[in-house]
Amino acid sequence: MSKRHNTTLKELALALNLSISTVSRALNDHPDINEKTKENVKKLARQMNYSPNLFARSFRSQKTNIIGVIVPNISHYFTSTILKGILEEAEIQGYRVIISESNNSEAKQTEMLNTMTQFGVDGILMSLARKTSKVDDVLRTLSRAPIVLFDKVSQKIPCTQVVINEEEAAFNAVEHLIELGKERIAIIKETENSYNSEKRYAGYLRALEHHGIRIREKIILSTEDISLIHGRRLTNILLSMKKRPDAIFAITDDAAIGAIKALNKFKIKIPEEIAVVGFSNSASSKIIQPELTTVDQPGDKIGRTAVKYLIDEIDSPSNNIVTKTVEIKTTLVVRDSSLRA
Amino acid sequence: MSKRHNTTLKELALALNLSISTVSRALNDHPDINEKTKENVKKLARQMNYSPNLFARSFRSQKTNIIGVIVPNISHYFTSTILKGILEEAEIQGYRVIISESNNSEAKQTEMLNTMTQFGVDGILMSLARKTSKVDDVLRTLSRAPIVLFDKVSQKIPCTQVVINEEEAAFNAVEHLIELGKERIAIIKETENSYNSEKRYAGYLRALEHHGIRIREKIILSTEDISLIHGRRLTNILLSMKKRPDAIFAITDDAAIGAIKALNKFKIKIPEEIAVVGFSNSASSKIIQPELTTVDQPGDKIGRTAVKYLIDEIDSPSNNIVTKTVEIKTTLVVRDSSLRA
DNA sequence: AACGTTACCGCAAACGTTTGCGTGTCATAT
DNA sequence: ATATGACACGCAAACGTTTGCGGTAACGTT
Repeated sequence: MSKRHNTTLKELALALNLSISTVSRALNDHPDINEKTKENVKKLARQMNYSPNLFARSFRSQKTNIIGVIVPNISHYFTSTILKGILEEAEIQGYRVIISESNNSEAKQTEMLNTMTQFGVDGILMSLARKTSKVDDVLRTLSRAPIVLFDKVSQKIPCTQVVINEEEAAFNAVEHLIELGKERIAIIKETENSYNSEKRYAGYLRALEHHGIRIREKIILSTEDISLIHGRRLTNILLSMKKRPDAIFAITDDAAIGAIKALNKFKIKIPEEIAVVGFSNSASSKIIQPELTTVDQPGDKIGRTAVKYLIDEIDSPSNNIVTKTVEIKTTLVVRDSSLRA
Repeated sequence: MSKRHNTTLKELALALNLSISTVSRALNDHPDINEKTKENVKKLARQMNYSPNLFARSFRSQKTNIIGVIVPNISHYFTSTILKGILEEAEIQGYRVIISESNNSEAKQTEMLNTMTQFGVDGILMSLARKTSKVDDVLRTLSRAPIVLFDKVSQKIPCTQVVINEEEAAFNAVEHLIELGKERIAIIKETENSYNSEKRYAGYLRALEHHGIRIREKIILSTEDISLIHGRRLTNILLSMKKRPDAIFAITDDAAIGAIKALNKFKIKIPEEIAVVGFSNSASSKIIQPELTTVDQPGDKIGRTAVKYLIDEIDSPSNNIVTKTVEIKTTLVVRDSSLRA
């Protein structure tokens, strides 16, 4: 078995005593070709294990059937579920996927964008690096290939954006706490004005207002890095207050778990004294004791719909590109950290 | 700005009044070309924002600079850290990465293999689907492109395999328990004879023997699906025994966490009554209470070395392919679940 | 003056595929 | 008999790049 040889159209043509073009058309079911001939060609193609040289093909057709994906961090659980969805849907639609990480670096991100367009991907799926400010890089590539944003998006970029119903999800989460009888509900959010944080905060405010609960600035806490450590840190601050909150809504599972760890340390009863709700339904939310109530974000669905919209763009490029937001529904998963006793 | 136009060598040649070949050579620093000419060409190339059509290039050179990666499940944390390493190293070496999931289905796996070779990847990185029996599919593709296996490997496939020092890692983990004074150490492993499970079990046995501890068949438990649920289930079985073990070595963090959950439920003191050690240093191992002692597997390093070996194969294909195992060192991360009081 | 060498550069082929256009054959209609 | 059309197929160009080979001019050597 020779190490490296693919049968070509030429070889098939030679063997069948036909022209290359006829063989090509036969394999592509072109109406000009006789049925009998098609059969013969296809049969021999199978026998000789023919498969078209995809590079020659995309070289000619200027279509690669590859979509590029750029995410901040592939190891983030939620991200990886989105990737799962992307891979599945892309395969169904006959596309291959090349993935790269921006590591939350804007420079890396634009570098990846350039690499991808240079490579000739048909379209790009992207979740923005934190603090993406210079969107002009993105805009430039937008003129060369369609882009669909997901999760970490920016309204400054005129393209379709697939996100979850952040505001509503947060509203539901907070409302759930209110229905539990809580009325002094703290929130742990990001200082940076990220799309996600903003929306969730808005949902928090709307829920309080809707239920006529006073908004207390003191228990609205922000942190640069919304992680377990800072969740714990901010919770300790909350615990040091004269009047403690009776619930904590953390904008992120990590922060929520940090909160629980802090509460556990002081043997504060969850949810009786302080209830906790997170956001993401990460794997860890089922590990922590008590298990965490959280918002489930259907990552695979996000990935799939993002792919669908992108391929739509690829197939029929709309010259009037415009910001279009697609929202995926989330559901609140109620667990022990906010369960009615 | 036109939606889709890349400057070509021809355009550069036309503008410079040179031949296409000269322009090509100038850009590739061919010695035949005058320095001054090179400068001019490169300058204009920058100005006109030239970038070579990679498809034309790989179409001609029969080299794609793409490596394909097949993993069972991209959302598995350990896997994603390996992918991280793969992406980093590949980028450094100027390769692009296309990723696909086998979902632990052997059929899907061979399908992906075919797609990849058809696509013309320069090499394949792969972690085998569970219960991969018909390795002849893999062998067939092995004749078309180099393969390097990692994590889930099989000695039946003659290629280089990048794994961790499974046996030694398990030995160290169990020895750690022994040094803690434990001597009735249970193990939770897989029923299936996977490479990983076998090796870890061997390390367990060797540690016991080395310290003159009797091997008790009763506390050697196996399960088909080594998950949290079954870790909990098997731990309940251990707890129902007349003479309980004083430590549990779970071959997987998930199972170990299941064990801890079971122990917590019965308020059994960890590690005083029963210590627990897991395997993987997953994110969850720091979430569970008490935090889990576990074996840290440096995923990124595994990914990087796998890429290095693969590119070696690509650059200088060895016709005498042979099984070669590369072991990456692990370290034991000691946490509360096995801390000396 | 004849020749060899060197430095630069262009011609043209090749990679495998798709596709517009042309061509031949045959049957049917006029 | 000629015109018309349908049918089936081949020719050749094109996509952008790389590269072996050949060519030309200039210069140095004998």
